[in-house]
Amino acid sequence: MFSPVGDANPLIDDFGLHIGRAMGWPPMAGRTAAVLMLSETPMTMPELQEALDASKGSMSETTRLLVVNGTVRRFKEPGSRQYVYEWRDDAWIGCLQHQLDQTTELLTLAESAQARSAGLPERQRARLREMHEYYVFLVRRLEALLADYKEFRAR
Amino acid sequence: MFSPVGDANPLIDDFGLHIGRAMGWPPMAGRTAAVLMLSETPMTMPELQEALDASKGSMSETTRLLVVNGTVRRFKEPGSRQYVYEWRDDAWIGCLQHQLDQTTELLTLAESAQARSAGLPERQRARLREMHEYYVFLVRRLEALLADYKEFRAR
DNA sequence: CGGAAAGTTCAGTCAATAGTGAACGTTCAA
DNA sequence: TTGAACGTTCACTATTGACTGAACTTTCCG
Repeated sequence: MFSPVGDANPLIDDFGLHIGRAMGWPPMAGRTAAVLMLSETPMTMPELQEALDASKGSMSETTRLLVVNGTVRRFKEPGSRQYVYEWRDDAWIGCLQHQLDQTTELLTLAESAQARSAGLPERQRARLREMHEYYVFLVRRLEALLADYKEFRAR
Repeated sequence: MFSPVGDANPLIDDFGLHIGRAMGWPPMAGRTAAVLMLSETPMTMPELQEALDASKGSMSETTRLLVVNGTVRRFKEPGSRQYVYEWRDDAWIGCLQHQLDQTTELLTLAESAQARSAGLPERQRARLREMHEYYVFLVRRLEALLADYKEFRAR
């Protein structure tokens, strides 16, 4: 199957690019996620650089992104002074949370648009009302979905 | 509030760029969606071009995209030979369907990755299993969500 | 038919985004 | 302290993707 180290692994690329795109990440972040998901041990930044044939700067930005997104954790192994990066067991919760956050932003947008729709003809107001309703619906359901998934994972 | 015609309306832009980004559309598609959502009447392509200060080519591509995504319909008014474009009443169903389709693609990816994981150590296999489980869960729930939303809209 | 307007396609341009690498901080073992 | 490796930042370069505009195809009215 995929070997995490060694360059231009088409499977890492394919896998990584797809995931990255779905999450709205740059390609390098997708590939890094794929490598970490498939790595047996936590990896250092130099190792990631090597495995992905990337620059320091790019890896720095990429690891930061993955950590912020909650899919990867960074820690120091006791006694070592360099950080290692590891795919989180609860990575998918982070992804779902991220989707929920994004949707909530659109809900806010829809709310503010609807709030200003007073002067518009009924047809247009109805459209904004529908958009608002849609996002209310969606956010509620995503919240439930996240809660259920957490519970599902907890057992 | 927003006036659909006239250039560089910051509200159309803001609104449109947000929606576009959320949907993974190019900026022009977002702005076009915003204009159509707020337009009183269906609009022709020349009108859209004018309203958005865009080229023919760009509008052609954009309208195609919106129609394919199920947010806009294109039809000819009886007796007229040019097409008009109109925001669909069921536009949000199209968006949700699109999200579901994308997620289903990732499910497929997860499936095929897991299917090839036989040789990997348990830890990695567990990660792929989890990814797969996650997408199974997500797709099921999104399907339910879509069905419920349709029902909610139908009444 | 003929031609005028609508609509599409596509090569080329321009803008946005991703990635590089060098300079700059930080940390820690000696 | 000091210096060696780690990690971050940022100005620059390369790549990707969006948009334009001209050439082309289609539609339909006279």
